[in-house]
Amino acid sequence: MILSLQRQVHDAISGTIRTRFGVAEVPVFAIEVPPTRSLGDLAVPVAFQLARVLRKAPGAIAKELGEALGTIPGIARIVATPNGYLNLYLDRTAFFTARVRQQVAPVPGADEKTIVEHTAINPNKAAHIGHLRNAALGDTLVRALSFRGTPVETQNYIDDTGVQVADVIVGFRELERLTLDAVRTIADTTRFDYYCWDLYSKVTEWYDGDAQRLAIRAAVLHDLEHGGNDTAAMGAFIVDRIVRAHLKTMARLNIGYDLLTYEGDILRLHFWSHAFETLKAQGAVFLQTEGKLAGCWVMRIDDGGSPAAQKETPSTEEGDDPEQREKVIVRSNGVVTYVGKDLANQFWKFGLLGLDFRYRRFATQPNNRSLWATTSADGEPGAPAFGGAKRIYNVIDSRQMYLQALLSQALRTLGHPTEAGNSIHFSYEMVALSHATARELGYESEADDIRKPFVEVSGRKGLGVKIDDLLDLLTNKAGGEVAQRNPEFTAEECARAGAQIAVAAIRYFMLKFSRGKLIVFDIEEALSFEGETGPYLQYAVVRARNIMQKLQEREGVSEANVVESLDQSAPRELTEESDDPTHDLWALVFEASRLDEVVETVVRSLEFSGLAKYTFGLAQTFNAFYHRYPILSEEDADRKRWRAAGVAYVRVQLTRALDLMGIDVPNRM
RNA sequence: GCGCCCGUAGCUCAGUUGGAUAGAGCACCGGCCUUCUAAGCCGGGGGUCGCAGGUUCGAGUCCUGCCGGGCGCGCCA
Repeated sequence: MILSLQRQVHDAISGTIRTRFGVAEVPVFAIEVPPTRSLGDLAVPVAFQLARVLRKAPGAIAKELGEALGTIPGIARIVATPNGYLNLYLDRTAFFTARVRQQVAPVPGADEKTIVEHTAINPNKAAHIGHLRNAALGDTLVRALSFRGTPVETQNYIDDTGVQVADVIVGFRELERLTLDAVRTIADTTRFDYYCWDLYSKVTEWYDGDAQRLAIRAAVLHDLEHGGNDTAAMGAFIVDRIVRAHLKTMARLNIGYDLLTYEGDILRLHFWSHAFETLKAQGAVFLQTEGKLAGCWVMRIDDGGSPAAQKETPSTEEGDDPEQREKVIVRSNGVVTYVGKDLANQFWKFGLLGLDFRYRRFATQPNNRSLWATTSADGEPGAPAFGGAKRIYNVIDSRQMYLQALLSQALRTLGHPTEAGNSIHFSYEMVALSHATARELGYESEADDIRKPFVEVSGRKGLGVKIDDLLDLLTNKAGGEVAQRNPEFTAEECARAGAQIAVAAIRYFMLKFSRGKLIVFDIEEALSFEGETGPYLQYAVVRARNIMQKLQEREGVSEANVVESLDQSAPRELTEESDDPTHDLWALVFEASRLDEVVETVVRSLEFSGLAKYTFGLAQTFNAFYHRYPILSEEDADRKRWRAAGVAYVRVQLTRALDLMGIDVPNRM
């Protein structure tokens, strides 16, 4: 790991700048990694910044600074370049042995409790690839935070009282004329989430047939919110079964949670009414008495993302209509909107509400991690202290930006500027379908769609790639490949490896794009196992592990033996450079050591494509090394030892990086 | 109309708080399996970084203005 060294170097240099150059306020400067190892291992461009202050050429400053620095522990050589860089060369042997022996203490990250809310799929149908991007990003954030020592709590919000659930209830009641018992039978005998997927789109069509039918939905919604009736009972059943289906799908992808937060509990435990009182008392919301929002409790919206302007002609009206800068929080019929419930939830997450949920054990997840759910009935003992976080990430696509901004604004209005700043919308662009894939799903693009570069996923239309279908497809394909390459494998072994490869393919695919990029999902592309894909990464680890295994089998040398046998005499394998030093042992191990620094960067930027690309690059470097330098057949015992130690380290680091992305590595593939 | 996002090789995309010769995958062309798994490696062609200004020692990256595309702006969630 390299982070601690970078900080050490930074401190040494800024100290020298202060004492030797008399610069009281040292500008912030980075400790970079130069593009190639022949330019050094670390680079400091601080002389460029100092040039302005000191009125001297960067090259001269770098030279002077380099000479003034003296020795820094772990740094073998400091070279000032004529253009102004300060390039540092590490003590390779010391660095290498410390890493390989895992003797480097991790640099602790922020240790404030952090909540990540992700997934939050409407519990009325099967999960599709749009949901997948959310869960993959959220889960990777959780893993990255844990990696750097931040205590994280993962929450999955369940909207059990919304229109989407109501629609499926309407479907069972009005279209299929079924009672709860009959629905229960369907749930026990079919893939219930798939069944509801189809039913939901049928209901949507049914509404289109007659606008009067929306009144039925409204009645169902009302019953759902108030509870204690048959509708609510059917709703609770559907929600429970669908949530369990989602959890199963996510478990296939190594995604788990700590707490399911039910929207119904927010209402039943009066979180909302409590938050409402506070909002009223602080003047954050008020009762509108005039205009079209008369009778609603509304919140004033800071300008910026104005929700205003429907299609009415702007020219006929005067510029600013204050009435249009208000967001309805409680409707004139007294029913709270989604925003209100979300506000109450956000207050609770920060421990600012003054109320708490009750909790029940919901399930035990595959890794033995227990999953809790909120409840408004009697709670069970043994629940951890949920909520009360210092920092909150809400993983939601960019379409909800406006509403997420409202949360921060409300916190600020209520006098919680710190929490407002730590209320982070982890925003990303949506997943759409390529025309080819939409066609494959049997969707005939309409005239309007054809002009667009993609087709939007739509749960209401039933248009989308279900996660389980995609995983099945990938698993079968990968399992077949495994069988072909490993004829001695049992069917079970092939299936197991196939499943692991499928997860790698799909999770890597979801991470490799930066979050601001709309993903046009193409099934053909996602099904690839070659080039920049998850399986490529796994393959590199399998190769590394294979070498270590063969070393053990053939020569009785264990990984521990290799690591112990390294001595401090400068090994030629590390110090000599070949014609192409980018693929030498030193470059490989140095690159592998950068994982902790990369994790810091991606957590700061929430740009997990950076983690994906780093891991891919490391695998590429390893593969090149693998082809270039033999290990088992290497005759020079010293070279062999150091190479083997390097391979062992790269295997560990690659495995860690893959684990951060939720990817397991098969024994063979 | 206002706000946010995107525009980099034929295609899909990276490009780390502004830094060293703009990278990768796919596709295409040519090599490499008697030696640690070819889901691999090596080599090759391919670029006015949407356009125009500006800031800077230095701009794909920051600022302004345009052009093109996407999304959001409801008493839905």
